[in-house]
Amino acid sequence: MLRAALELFGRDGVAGTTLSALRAASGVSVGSFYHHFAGKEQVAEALFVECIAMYQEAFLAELKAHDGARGAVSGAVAFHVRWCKEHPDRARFMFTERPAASAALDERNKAFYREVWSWWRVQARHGALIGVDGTTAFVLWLGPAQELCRMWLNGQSAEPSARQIEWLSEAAWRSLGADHDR
Amino acid sequence: MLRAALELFGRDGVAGTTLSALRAASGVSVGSFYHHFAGKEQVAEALFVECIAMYQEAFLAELKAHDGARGAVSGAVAFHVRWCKEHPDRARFMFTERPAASAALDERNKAFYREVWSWWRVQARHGALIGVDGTTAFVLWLGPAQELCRMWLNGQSAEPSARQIEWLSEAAWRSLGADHDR
DNA sequence: GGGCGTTTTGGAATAATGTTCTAGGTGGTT
DNA sequence: AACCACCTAGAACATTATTCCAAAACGCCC
Repeated sequence: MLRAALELFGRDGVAGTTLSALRAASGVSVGSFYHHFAGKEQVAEALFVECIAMYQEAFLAELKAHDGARGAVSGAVAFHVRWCKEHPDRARFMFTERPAASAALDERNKAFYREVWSWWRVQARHGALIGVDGTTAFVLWLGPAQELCRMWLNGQSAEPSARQIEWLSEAAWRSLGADHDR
Repeated sequence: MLRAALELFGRDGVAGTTLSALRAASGVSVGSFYHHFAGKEQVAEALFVECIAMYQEAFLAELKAHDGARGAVSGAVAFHVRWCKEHPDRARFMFTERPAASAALDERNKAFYREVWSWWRVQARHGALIGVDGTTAFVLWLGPAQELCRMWLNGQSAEPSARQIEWLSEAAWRSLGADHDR
């Protein structure tokens, strides 16, 4: 059910997929559907939380797999694109839908940002990364990769190539690393 | 009418605004509405074209206002954020909605990209900008600014500050400019 | 100003879609 | 077998988009 919903939501958007389509794709009756979910929106919300949890967990693992700031910064960029390639349905869904405000989601996001940000501050204190606010750091770090994936998933550009990922990784380090002259 | 639609579409999304809301906000009757537009979606499409035309025109003007590559690259980043601040409804609408494929839109986009890209190639041939494909250049150039604006318009971060814009402008130049050692 | 064709408006009728409700079925427990 | 909690099915209902036609407004010619 959730699997079918993911594909439909990714292709047509939450608003664009009818309940009939959902039911046809997953073979559940109206009553059954409403027994398990409060409605279409709630399915979308559950899916959203699931996707973002999956992404954030993998992101943190990637971060911890590197011990130098340079490797982590570049690695995270490559990771972001890789994750989108491996889970295109989830990525398309996450980038397209604007989730309704949800306490569970806020909680999760806050915990994620806290963890990433504390890592960042340690690196910055060591003189490996520049000291900027979290938002600026985030958009410089993953903004280009995010935009590249978005364009690809929207059909506006080709699938990101290894060479492009290299460019983006290097650029991120050039923007965020503090250990070269400036 | 289009003005009211813009605000509602920006706030609630196209799918989230009912026709009644649209009619209440603009004071037109059902028949009148369907006489002028083929439906809700078509209003969205018309709005989308209008917004993107406005943006692209202003972007090209900004580009031509600089004669050095450095000023143009940095200026465009600042311009992007400035434009979003000046037209938050339009920006929110453009960043949120996935427009249906439209020949008019494709035509316009192609012309825009052609123009920007030809400017880019001239600068690259002069040795002022790096030689990369258009997509990579675009995401490195405006990806961070775009992501920053998106976060702000989605209420996930504060309004972009002058300091943030400076950071992004500098980073864009550091990524794209070719006249410093590398 | 008065007819007359065209454009525009208004709102009832219709269609599509999301949600609720109720009657029943299923499987496990005693 | 009787009971009970959970689940399924689909008809009934509510909301919303769209169609349709009659009437009003408009522009134009005489």
